[in-house]
Order: sequence, then C-alpha cells, then structure tokens
Amino acid sequence: MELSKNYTPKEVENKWNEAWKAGGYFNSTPDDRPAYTVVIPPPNVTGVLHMGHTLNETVQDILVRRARMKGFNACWVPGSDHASIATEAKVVAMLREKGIDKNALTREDFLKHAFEWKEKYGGIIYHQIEKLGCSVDWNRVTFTMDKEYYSAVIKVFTDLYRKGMIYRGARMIHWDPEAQTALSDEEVEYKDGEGTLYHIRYAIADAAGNPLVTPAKGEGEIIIATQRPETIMGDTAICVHPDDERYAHLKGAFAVIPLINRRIPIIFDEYVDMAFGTGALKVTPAHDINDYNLGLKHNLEIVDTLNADGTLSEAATIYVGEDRFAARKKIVAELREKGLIVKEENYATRLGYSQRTGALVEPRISTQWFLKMKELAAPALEAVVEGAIAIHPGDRFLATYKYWLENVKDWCISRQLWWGQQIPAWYDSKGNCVVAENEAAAYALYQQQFGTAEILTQDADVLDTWFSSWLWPMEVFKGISNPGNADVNYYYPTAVLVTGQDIIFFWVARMIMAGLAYNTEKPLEQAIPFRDVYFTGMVRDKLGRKMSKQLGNSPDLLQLIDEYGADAVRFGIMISSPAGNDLLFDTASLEQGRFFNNKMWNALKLVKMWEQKLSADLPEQDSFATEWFASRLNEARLQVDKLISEFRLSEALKVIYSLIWDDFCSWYLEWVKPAYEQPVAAAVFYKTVNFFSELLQLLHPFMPFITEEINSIIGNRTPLCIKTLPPDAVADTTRLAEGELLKQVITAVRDARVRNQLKPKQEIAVFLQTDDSDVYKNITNVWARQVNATSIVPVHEPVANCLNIVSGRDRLYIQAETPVDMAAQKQQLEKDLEYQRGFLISVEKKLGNERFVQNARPEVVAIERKKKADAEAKISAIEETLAQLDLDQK
RNA sequence: GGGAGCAUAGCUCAGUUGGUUCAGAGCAUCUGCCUUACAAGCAGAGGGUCCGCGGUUCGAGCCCGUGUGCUCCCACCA
Repeated sequence: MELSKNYTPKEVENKWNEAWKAGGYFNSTPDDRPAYTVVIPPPNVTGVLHMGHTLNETVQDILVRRARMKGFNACWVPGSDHASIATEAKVVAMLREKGIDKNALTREDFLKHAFEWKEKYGGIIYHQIEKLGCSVDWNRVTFTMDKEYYSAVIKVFTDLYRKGMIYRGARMIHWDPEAQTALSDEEVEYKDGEGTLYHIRYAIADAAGNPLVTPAKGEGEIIIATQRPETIMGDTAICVHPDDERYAHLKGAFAVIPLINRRIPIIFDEYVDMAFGTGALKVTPAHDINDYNLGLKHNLEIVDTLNADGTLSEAATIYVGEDRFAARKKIVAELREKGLIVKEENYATRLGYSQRTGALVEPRISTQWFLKMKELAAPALEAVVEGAIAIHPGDRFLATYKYWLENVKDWCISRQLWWGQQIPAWYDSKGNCVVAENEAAAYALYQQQFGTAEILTQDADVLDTWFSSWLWPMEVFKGISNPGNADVNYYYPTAVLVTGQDIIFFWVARMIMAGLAYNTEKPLEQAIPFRDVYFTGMVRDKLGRKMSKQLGNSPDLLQLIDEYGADAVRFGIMISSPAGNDLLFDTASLEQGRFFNNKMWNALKLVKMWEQKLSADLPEQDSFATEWFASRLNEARLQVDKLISEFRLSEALKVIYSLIWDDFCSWYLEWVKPAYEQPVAAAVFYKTVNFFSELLQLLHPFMPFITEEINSIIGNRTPLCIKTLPPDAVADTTRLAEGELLKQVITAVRDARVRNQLKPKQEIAVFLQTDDSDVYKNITNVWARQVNATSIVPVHEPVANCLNIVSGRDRLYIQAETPVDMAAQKQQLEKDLEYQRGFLISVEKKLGNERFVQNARPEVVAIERKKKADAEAKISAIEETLAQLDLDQK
C-alpha cells in the first residue's frame, strides 16, 4: 500500500464517520456493563456551533470515548433546544423579510412556519457535531419540543401547580419590548453605559393645587434628577428623606408634573438618599422596581405610560404612540424650551438588556406565572455542599452557587410567545382558571370545580425555555413521561455535565432542583442528575477579546475543519485549554495539531517501510530500547489516567503529545531504527507495532480520526473506538532511569559536536571515565549508534587531546580528527563550575544549620546529603577536566 | 456597594500537603543541518528579582498580612 506524502484528513474523516455509523458503535442499549452517560447541553436549534460549543463537545467526546474504551457502556445523547425567544425572534424576522406580519397570523400558522424553519436549519448543528467526530448515539436525538418532551413539560407544570408551587400573579418583571415578552431575572444582562441625568423643575402646590410661594423666588419648586424624563407622566409622587431640612416645610404639599400639570403628593421615606442629586426622587411605580416597592408601601397610584412594544400609551396623555427613545428626545426638547431643565449632566450608568434580543429591558408590572423556588433550592444546595455533586475545577463556583440558591427569588416562567410549550391553564369568561394536562381534562376539572359547563380558553403564553431544559437529563430517557422505564433506570444519573459557567443558574442549578424533586424515592446519589459538573472556560480570540459577530473574530467551525481537519481542530482547542480558565483561541495551535498529524503519519510510513524488510531470523540486538519504552508507556498511562480523572484534559493531551513526539518518535524509533537498507528484526517490529497501537489508543479520545486510520493501516482489525484499554502496569524504574541517562549522554555528545563543528557524519571515538560503569552497561550500544561513535571505551585516566565533557559526575573524552577549540571548552566548563560551587555552598550552608538537620524530616536531610556528594563529585570532575585541558594546551 | 479569582520566560500556562538537581512545558526566538519516516522536519542553544513591600519559618514561587494591576460574578440609587 502506497502512503501519501502527507496526511490528508478529509477523506479519512468521512470514511471513519461512515464506518462508525455503519458499525453502530456509539449506539447504546442497557446491558450488564456499568453505564457512563452524558447528555449534551442542547444547543439552540437554529444556531450554529461556535468555538465555545466546539470546546464543550470535544471535552465531552474525550470523556465519553475514554469511558467506552475503559469498558463502560457509554451513552452520549445529542439533541437541541427550541430556544423560545431566540428562535421566535428569528422566525419573526424571517417572516418580516417576506412581508408577513406575525400579528396577522394565527398561532397555528405561525407555528407551522416555525417548524418549517426548524426543519430547515435545525440540522446544521447535528452536521457539525458529526463532523467534529462526536461519538453520540444518533438513535437518541432529542428535541425539547418533541411531542413526548412537550407533554413531559406540561406534566411537570401541572404537577407543580397541584403541589402549590406554581402561582399566577401581577408582579414587576423585566419586559423585552422587542420580543414583547416577560423575561426572568437571569435573562437580563447589565452593561455599563453613558447616560444623561436631567434635573427637572416641578412646581409645588398646596392641597388645593395653588402654588405655595411665588415661583419667581425659586422657592416654589422642587427639582428632581432623572435619566428617564419620558416617564414623568407616570409619576405618582415625589419622595424626599424625612430628615431632609430642605424639604421639611413640604409636609402635606403637592408637586405638579411639568408638561401635563398633574398634581402628585410629596411623600417622605428613608429610602431616599439625601446626598444624591437634589435629594428629591420622582416616584414612577409602573416603570421602576424600587419605585414600585415604594408605591406599594405608600399606597400610590400606578400609571403605566408604556405599551408592550415600548411606545407611549394613552395614559401618558402626550406623545402617545411615540417610541420611548423618540419620546425622550421630544420631551427633553420641550422641557428645555420651557426652561424646566435646570441641569443636564453626563452620568455613568448600568442598564439591563435582553439576553436574547439585545433590547433595553423595561421594568413592567404584568400578570405572569411564577415558580416558588425556596423549597426546590434547599436540597439542590445540600447536594453540592455535601459533595454528592462535585463541581470542577475546584470549588471556585461553590460560593456563587451557594449565594444564588440562598437568595433565590421566584422564577418567572411565562413568556408572551408562541414558540414553546403553551401553558396548560384554561380560563372562563370571568377569569376563573383551571390547570390540567389537556383540554378535555381541563373541561372535566372545570365542571367538577364550578359545577357548570362553560367555554374555556387556554392561556396564550408559553413556558420559559429553561422550564423544559431543566428536565433534560431525565426526559431524554423519558424519565418524566414514562417514569421508571428501563432506560432511565439504567442511564440516570448521568456521569458528568460539561458546560459553560455562564449557565450555572439558568440550567445547572435548575437541573439539580428538578432531579431532586422528581426522584424523591431514591437516595441522594441516585436522584442527582450528574455526579460531576465540569465548567469549561470561555473561548476568546488570541487577544483575549470575546468572540462576537461585530468583531468578526468568531471562526466558522466547518471551515476550520475543512482547513485543518477535525483532529487538528480538536487538538488545537484542547492543547490551549487549561482546565477552567478562559481559552485564547489561536489558529497557531490548530497548525500545531496538523503538524502532529503529519508527525504520526510519517512514523507510520517508517514502520510500514520496515515491514517490507522483516527478518524473522534476526534476533533483537539488544532489548534495552523496547524494555525502556514499555516502561515509559506504562508510566505515561498512569499519568494520563490521573489527569483525566481530575478533568485536566489539556495536561493529559500534553503528556500524550510529548510521549508520541519525543519519546516514541525522537528517541525510541531512532534507537531501534536499523542502519540504511538493513532489515529489521521481526521481534522489534512487532513490539514497535504494539507500542504504536497503544499510543494511538491513548490518543484516540482526543484525535479520533487519524488514530483510527493509522490503527487500521498497521494491521489492527478492531476499530480503536471500541477497543478496550489494557490494564495499567507498573513501570520499571531502573529502565526509566537508564533511559534518562541515555538521553542525557546522547545530548551531551551532540552538544559537544555542535559546539566544535563536528558534523554528524564525522566519526568519533568516545572514552568514558566513571566510578559506576554498571549503569552504562545496558545503554552503551544505543548510545554509540546515536552519536555515530566507533566505540565507547571505559578508561580510568584522562585521555589527552580530546573534547572534554562532564556529564553528571562522569567524564567523557571525545576523540576526533578535527582540532579542538580549547578556549570554548574551557569557558563552558568554568561556567558550569561556578554554578556547581554556588550550589554546593548553599547545600553546605543548609546542612551546616543545626536547626535544619534537627527539624527537617530525615529523608529531606538525606536528599541534601546526596546533593552535596553529587555536587562535590561533579566539581572535582570539572576541575580535573580543566586541568587536563591545561595539560593538552602545553 | 458585596463577593470570588488571577499576577511565574516574548506569548499561553504547569508547578497538588513549604526542602535551590525546582524555577518547568508548549509556542515563539537564535545557531547548524534538504542526514532515504518527517523542512509541516532534525540536532543543539539562549531566555525569568516567580507583581511590589512586610511577616511566619532552619528554609517561601508555594503559607500569612498589605499595596498595586487585571478579570469575573452578584446587587441594581433616581
């Protein structure tokens, strides 16, 4: 078989994706093996995978593939989220482009469009997941609006309603005027911004509405500061601090709203900060959460001057129908013109924006459905605090998690949208309400409760997307719609949840709540939705900026795969991804992955070449190299095991990378490589193929395609993805130490060659002066070959006219035809000597310190003694060598 | 306003019970090589007051205090 010069990912990746699918290797059904379950954090159905997803999916795939190779029945469930607001916004925009107004459509027609849209674009993410090599079970794809999933959500709603945990009520909520729906507190993102603080005059009047004093003196007015002059028509009071001397005379007085001349009371409350602005606050209960609370306390009237779409309502009486921002400009202009603005100042502020549409959020009073959170939060907190669920990395998020749960507020779960699970509440004409799982049940219930038959209409609202996704780990196995079924019994709880730290409240905490609320009959360890939570960092560009459409720094995943190959993308993103920290994405690391592919491809070519010239009779010359590498492999395997169990995947990959590139390719293969055109001993060849196979297996979870390909080319029949990892074995520490010594002396001689311009092809003779020739016994042959030495001869005396090297505590003499550069050698040796002497002094100082010798642990003292002996030996070796150089020079 | 985290080589980061073979890795840099697996490579090298200051200790990159500079989360005073 002819192998191409370089590795070509594209065909290989397609080929293996097909083969894996055909083999059904990633499809899981319950059996007698232990389960290892992962549910994908469902991406938005109409979205595309960005680099954050790519990181998360890669991490999950590594864990899942590794578990599968460890003998678990691994099951990774793919799926997507209907993402109510985001998707509905996209569908509305698409319809608008076609000239269709959503409000002109019936609910049914709109949903038809939405499902069409979902069919058209929903496949993109699945295609990307497959391209990336994710070993998901495609038989288990779940969508949060699937029929059964839908009914599970409804079931949970009605259940919680019956338990008294869900209620409906008028509250101040965050309103998204663009999507025209309520938002939960978590869906609001605050951003710093620059605002203007307007100081506006309000005239003062007595109870009858007459001015208190002459306005000309400037005393008949009260000045308030506001950022939102367009809301003054909604003012229902002016509030000042009771201790504020400036306003003490205004008890019982009234103020008059400018422009509309409506009279409002002046009230007194300690809530007001006397030092801020003028110390007088306009109170607008309909449009500010604090004012709302103040209004409740003082029994103030509520005047809602905004419509749902953010335009001014009839109640505003002026500028009705104008958009809130346009109205602000006009009102400011009018106030200014009438001399009612005293001052305008720039003001740093923070404003809330809708996470889904980006619109500036309005506080708004409206009737919504809420879920009581206190009861749900307590066990969810306990599960994490008591360690049933472990958050990685470390406990960094424990404090945040705890704080949120301890201060959690009721969850606003209704949304004024059509795309989502419609709230199963039915009303009669008087507003009486029944909640039931379907219309028929609702009618029956109504009849039972009210004793009459009436026409009922269903609540128009749908549920918050997270109210469906919090059931995800259960309902992907039908754990809600069909509790106790074989699948959910086998796969639940899942092993690990891999997700971004930004959705810890939206999703992670709520899944824990749902899991505990719907598995009350089980012990805690069985009720939790997952045992571990692994938070990946945020993917940024190489300058540390967030990835965004505006900056254009968010690469297209498929394009990257096309350019570098999926393995290289996975490698690049994992190698630069320290556990838990943000990741600075740079295509340079993808390139490194591509180079790594090639490196392995070339190792494959070498090994395949050997296969052509096998010699069955040739004995293995010496077994050192194979014995050493076997030990090295065992050692690395243990490291990888430990690192992966600690979710330190980036470091595990680095260990494997270095094991393959440095230890296998640079050292081992060179050590066993036959001379030019010489045959290879069959024994060595087969051992090498085994080593290679094991390396590929170790790397496979990280880079599944190329490993699978090479594994098959070197003759393994079983696909890597289902090949069980061999049990860990103990490494031979003697071999490992010999290997390190060998690397050291090879490098020492090569370094001497470079420094003295001895070409690699130039033959040399090496003499070794050592007290311990035993440690060199096994490695001398390889050593000589690797440095192109005709011989390595032990000596007891210095050899004249040679290159002098000190390696460890031993001395090497290199004999070559080229004359040696004495001065350069001397300089190097003297530098060494200086360092060693300094080192010795520090060790001696320590050992000379009685308190150290007495207090430190005995093994620490012993180590110091050994350091001292080594340093002394090395120093004398260097000194003798320097003396020899002087002799040579004479 | 409240809380959390970070600061180690030019860059990105390891450094897990405090012990100068512990100051490391990858990338980048420099030097020499087209050596029949690999120039997408090989061989070799250089590079750091471990943010400043103080303390604990026989001993501090590691522990404590403090200052500085970044990052994030929460709360949302007009």
